[in-house]
Amino acid sequence: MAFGILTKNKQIILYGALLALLLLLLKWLEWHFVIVDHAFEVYASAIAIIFTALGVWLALKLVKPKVHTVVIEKPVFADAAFCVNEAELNKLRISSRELEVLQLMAQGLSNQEIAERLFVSLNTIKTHSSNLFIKMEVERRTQAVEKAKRLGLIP
Amino acid sequence: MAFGILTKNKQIILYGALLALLLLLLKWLEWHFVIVDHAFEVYASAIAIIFTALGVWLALKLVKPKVHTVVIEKPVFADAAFCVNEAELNKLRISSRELEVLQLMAQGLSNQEIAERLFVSLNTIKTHSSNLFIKMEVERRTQAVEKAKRLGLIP
DNA sequence: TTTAAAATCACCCTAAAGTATGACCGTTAA
DNA sequence: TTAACGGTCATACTTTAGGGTGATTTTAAA
Repeated sequence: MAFGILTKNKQIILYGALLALLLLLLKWLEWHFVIVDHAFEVYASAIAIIFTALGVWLALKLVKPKVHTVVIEKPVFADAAFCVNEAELNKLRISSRELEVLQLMAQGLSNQEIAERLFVSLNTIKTHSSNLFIKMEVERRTQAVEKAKRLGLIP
Repeated sequence: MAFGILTKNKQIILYGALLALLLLLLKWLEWHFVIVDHAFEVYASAIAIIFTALGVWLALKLVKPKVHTVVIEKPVFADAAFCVNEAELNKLRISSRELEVLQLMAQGLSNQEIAERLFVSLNTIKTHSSNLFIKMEVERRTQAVEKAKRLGLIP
């Protein structure tokens, strides 16, 4: 808890410490130059320089950089920026392997070809596709592909 | 010419004048508080405050405004109104009835459903789809649909 | 560590898809 | 008129897809 406060107000504490250091420096200058001729002028100059620097630093630090927003209307073709509809995928509880099969289905591959492509047996692909159809509430692969494209599951 | 120099160094002259004014103010403060207790501290504080302000002002005035240009690409949907690729249709010699079957295929309908939709027999649809596959040089309906979409035969 | 889900595979069976061939009819252009 | 084509339909057959069930293994989460 104590550390939390420390880290949270780290900047404020740091600035406070710096200010204290500055005052100490001024005091040292005061002592050092008190017996010297024109000590006052030197001291005033030191204050002026230091605080000018402080002002500059403060300004640079605190002023927000002006953000100039330029809006460029870029014609984007609807299918150019396809992004998977993750929400729908999770909603339908479609696994990554099932999605792979679905993508290959959409390319027109047969179950046998998909099996060869994924280095698994034909039966495995049949199981995947069956589960896919149940999850997507369709009866045929063509329906699955059509629905998948409509829902943004595949490009 | 003289005016040219004046206008050119206007800012520097202005700042110099302001600085002189500031020094005058300080001198006045010096005179005013010289007989007062803690005059030195008051004077130093005044210097600190004024020069801090000067520093801030200087920084704000002289530092180039950082124009952080943010480019936002606004997607403008060039919702490419689908238009049938007549050329490809003619090239592949696909008849109107075959195109109808192809469109219904793309919607995920089975041959039986297509037959019912078009009020013809299942065998007729089988013939149409077979001819379609030959003309399109594919083996399966899923391939036909994929290729048809790619060629712009169907939306 | 236990549990649940994912991934894998097999077997059996039915339904659908696809191939091949042949036939009939109407339209249309040479 | 006839050849070509599109559309229709049928039969027979092969291949692929899909449903149902059960099992094992791996992986990830509780």
